[in-house]
Amino acid sequence: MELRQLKYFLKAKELLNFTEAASALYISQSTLSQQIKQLEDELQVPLFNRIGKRITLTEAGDLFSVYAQQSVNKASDGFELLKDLNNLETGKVAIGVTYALRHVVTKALIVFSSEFPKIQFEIVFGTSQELIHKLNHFELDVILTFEEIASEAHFKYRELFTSPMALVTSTETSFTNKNSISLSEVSSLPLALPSSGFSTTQFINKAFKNDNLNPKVTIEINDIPTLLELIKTGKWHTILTKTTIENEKDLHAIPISGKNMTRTAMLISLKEAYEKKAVTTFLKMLMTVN
Amino acid sequence: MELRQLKYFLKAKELLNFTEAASALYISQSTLSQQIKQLEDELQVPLFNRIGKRITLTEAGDLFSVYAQQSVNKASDGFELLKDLNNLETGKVAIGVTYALRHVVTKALIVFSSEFPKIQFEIVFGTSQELIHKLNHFELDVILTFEEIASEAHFKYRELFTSPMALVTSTETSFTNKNSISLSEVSSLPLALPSSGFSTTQFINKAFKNDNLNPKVTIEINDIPTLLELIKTGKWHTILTKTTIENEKDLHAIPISGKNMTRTAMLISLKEAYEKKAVTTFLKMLMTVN
DNA sequence: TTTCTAAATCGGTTTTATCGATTGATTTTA
DNA sequence: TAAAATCAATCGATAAAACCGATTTAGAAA
Repeated sequence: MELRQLKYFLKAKELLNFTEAASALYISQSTLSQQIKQLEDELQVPLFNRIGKRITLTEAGDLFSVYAQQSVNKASDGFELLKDLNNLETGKVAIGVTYALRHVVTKALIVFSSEFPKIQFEIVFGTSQELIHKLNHFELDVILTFEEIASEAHFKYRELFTSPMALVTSTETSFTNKNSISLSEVSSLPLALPSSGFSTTQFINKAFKNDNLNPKVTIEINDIPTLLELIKTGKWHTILTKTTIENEKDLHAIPISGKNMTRTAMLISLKEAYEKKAVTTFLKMLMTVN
Repeated sequence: MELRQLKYFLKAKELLNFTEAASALYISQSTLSQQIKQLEDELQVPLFNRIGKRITLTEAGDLFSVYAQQSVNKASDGFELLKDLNNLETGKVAIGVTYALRHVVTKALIVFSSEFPKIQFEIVFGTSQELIHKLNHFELDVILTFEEIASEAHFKYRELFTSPMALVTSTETSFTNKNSISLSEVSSLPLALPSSGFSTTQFINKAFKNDNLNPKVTIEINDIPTLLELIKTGKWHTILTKTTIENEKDLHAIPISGKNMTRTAMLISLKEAYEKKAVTTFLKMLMTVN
């Protein structure tokens, strides 16, 4: 049993397709096939069912994969730890961000990069769901999103700040002088909202439903910059957290009145994983900057 | 980085001598030297200091070893788990026992072996300290001893039963009719005790000191069967938990009066390690039999 | 039936883990 | 202080095994 074989196995488990897994691992299909077989021989139990030309995990494979993953993780955690000793001279930080919080990241990124220019960053935008999936698959070190309804035990949560839900309008509309606006007022306006995969949309739809309101949603769109373009025309309005349009010219945010009309920005990471020094430092910076 | 290399590294760390480590691993010294070097190259940091012909761990090596060990452990835990699926047909159980509790183990062992004859056992007798050291080095699955003063967070503790401290005498002495005996009475008798490494002795010495008693200890000995031989002559008495001499002919145990004159038998195992099914089953048996 | 697709297998090549022998450096012993 | 012993590093050679491309086998799809 070698880490190489465990990694091969985990990739095959993930894709449930030897040909694709082999290609993702940059090895030939025959090599993968042989290495899996060798692992199975050593463990004396099949890890995959070969039903025709399709493969599925066996119960043994399923149980074993947990330990295989942990073994691989521990080794790579140790590796990361040693990189850290090199005093933030090397290393890569992968951060997932929901679009609403991009300014939070960029602000911290600018400060951090000037102090530690050698650290590489990978910034992944996506919906909370997508990001959490990637976090669970060890593709991200940390994600930055608004609070989730369901909190999970293997996550570590850190609060960042709270931001009100707001009606976002062009600076040329008539409400720009208002300090706040009620949900029912909002529901009578022509709305363009992020599509239903976005947690902000889920959040606001729940609020509408609670108050028995039927908002006039004429557009759903899954790209925020495009959405903002539309809002700037003045023909539609949208609902976002106030932070989302920080630094956006030509747009104005009016907080929506009512309790529970705020959202809390959160850092979510894996509880058991080793947190690289570069990540720790970056997050500390992120929390002081914001 | 491969598990093979991590295992080599851990053995070298343990023995701090490449030649001996290589021999313990059944590989040549040159192979070990090369593999360690290769690992160091990959990690970009030396794991050992080479001071002359002597080696010591570097800070990096020390930090890394924790993760290396965990990686190796997780892989072997996964392996054990799969063996378990084979329905207790294979596997080895390593149990550490303090001498006082040997009857507890043998009783369960007899029942277990007749039901699962293919499971191998390794029974290690030793002092609590020795056994705990072995448990920490993954040489034992579980140990059976009396409660320790200091409980550690990475151990899992399960209580078995409570047994009184007792004066042990030959059946031919004059006290055999007594139901209990006080500590001061005991202190006036000629005593032969287990040597000070034994937790029972530490326990009873503390009790003597508390009561300002000066017992007449004429013999200290680190082998219980020999001690019992001496007691059978009738010339000395000793102090042990009552269970220790269960099944011993020609010996009689009189509980010592006073509160706190009992000890609790415990099962101690590592909290984070995977517990093999064979171990779980054996322990369950052990707890019902006693 | 034929075609297509994916895993398994086969034979050959490259890589690498391993060994024994030797070297170089340091500690121990005489 | 010189000689002997010890231990890690290095070298060259060999055996093991990881890997590849081509082919086979066997379901699935057309």
